[in-house]
Amino acid sequence: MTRIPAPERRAALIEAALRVISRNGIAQATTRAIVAEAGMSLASFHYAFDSRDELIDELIEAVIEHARHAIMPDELPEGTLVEVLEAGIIRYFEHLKADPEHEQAMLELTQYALRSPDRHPQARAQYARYVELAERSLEVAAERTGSQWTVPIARVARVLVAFTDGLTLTWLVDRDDDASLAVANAAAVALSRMAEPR
Amino acid sequence: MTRIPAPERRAALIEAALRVISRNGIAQATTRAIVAEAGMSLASFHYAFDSRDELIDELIEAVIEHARHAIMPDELPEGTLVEVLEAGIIRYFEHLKADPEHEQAMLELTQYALRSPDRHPQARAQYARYVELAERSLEVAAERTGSQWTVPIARVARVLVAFTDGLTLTWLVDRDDDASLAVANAAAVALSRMAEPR
DNA sequence: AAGCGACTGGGACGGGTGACCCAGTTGGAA
DNA sequence: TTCCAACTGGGTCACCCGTCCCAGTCGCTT
Repeated sequence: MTRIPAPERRAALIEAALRVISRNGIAQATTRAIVAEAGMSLASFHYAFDSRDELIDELIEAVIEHARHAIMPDELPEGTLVEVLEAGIIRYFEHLKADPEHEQAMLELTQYALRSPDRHPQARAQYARYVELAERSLEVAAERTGSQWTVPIARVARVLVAFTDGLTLTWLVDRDDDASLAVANAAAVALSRMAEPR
Repeated sequence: MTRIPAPERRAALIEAALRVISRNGIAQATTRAIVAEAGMSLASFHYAFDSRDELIDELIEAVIEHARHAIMPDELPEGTLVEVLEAGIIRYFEHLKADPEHEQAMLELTQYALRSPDRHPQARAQYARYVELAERSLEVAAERTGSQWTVPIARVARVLVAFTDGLTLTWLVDRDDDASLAVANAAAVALSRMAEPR
């Protein structure tokens, strides 16, 4: 095995851990499985990290950092607010379909964090980040369609996150594309009611 | 320890397992933890069940069987369709707040089932049950408010399940009651758009 | 070119897991 | 009242887990 400085190894291990969790679930993300995925020995793991817990902590921080691509596209389609919102949600849905295991991993990570008091703040931070991204997209959507939000945008964003979460969870279970498109449309309709023409 | 026939023991163990999962998460639901919760010995466990897997299987079946109380109340408030829908979702939300750990356990069970091909059908069945319950409530709501669904009711129900799931997941993370009420309202508005006066 | 510190591999440890076994005990049918 | 099958307790198994240790090796700096 070639020699790799510890910081790079940490990054490589975090990536490997994420791959393992995506493929097999967090329960299977043992130090041995992670190390095998990264092609390292156990000693390298404990040289880079004090403990598995520390790896998981950093993993969550990392996924918060480069969280899912903004829920809305950069280049927005033309149209009414509802249409733009729906297009944005559908774009997220396409992203979900392209890599379902990743979103499933995110969900598991959240549930995992929720189970220990020490990590609960991390779950909150993860969702705060989602809301922040949603907020930014909603701002753009309103601006482009000549609308303005009549409800605090943070609140609108929080609702959007709830809707996309529900879309994700239910789709992961039944993989019903049509139903999810209906959810996307209904969500867009609901959100558009929180804005008015400017 | 008093003697208990195997079928009763199975039931007692399933209940104990659900309590353990609610309290500590599915990862902590080891045979020993379950047995301790039920006040039994390990031998009694393996007398009643062939394996831990079998217990989990039956546990999921059991929760599907007596799934969460209908999402909507039996006695509906007076009002428009939107109001009735919103009241129903809020009722579910109250139920969630009263026993968050139970809903968290349900979520974990779903995620768990999703991770093994053998159990995926169980997750589907769980959600099919949710949709069925939602459907029944939506029927009543439309009838009482003199409305009729313009979209197949199964589809409306599926959207409702997605919305309540999103509400649940996000609330479990940030425990923001006001935000969840906003979600409930937005969901009710969106759903009401799928019906017309009769 | 020498030497030191960063890094590696392999093996080992204690602890927890699911499963199992078997010698006992007890309730209820005969 | 007898006795057998249903049930129990406790001990044990092999396995996997996270962690640790230590003897070796490689690359940088001087």
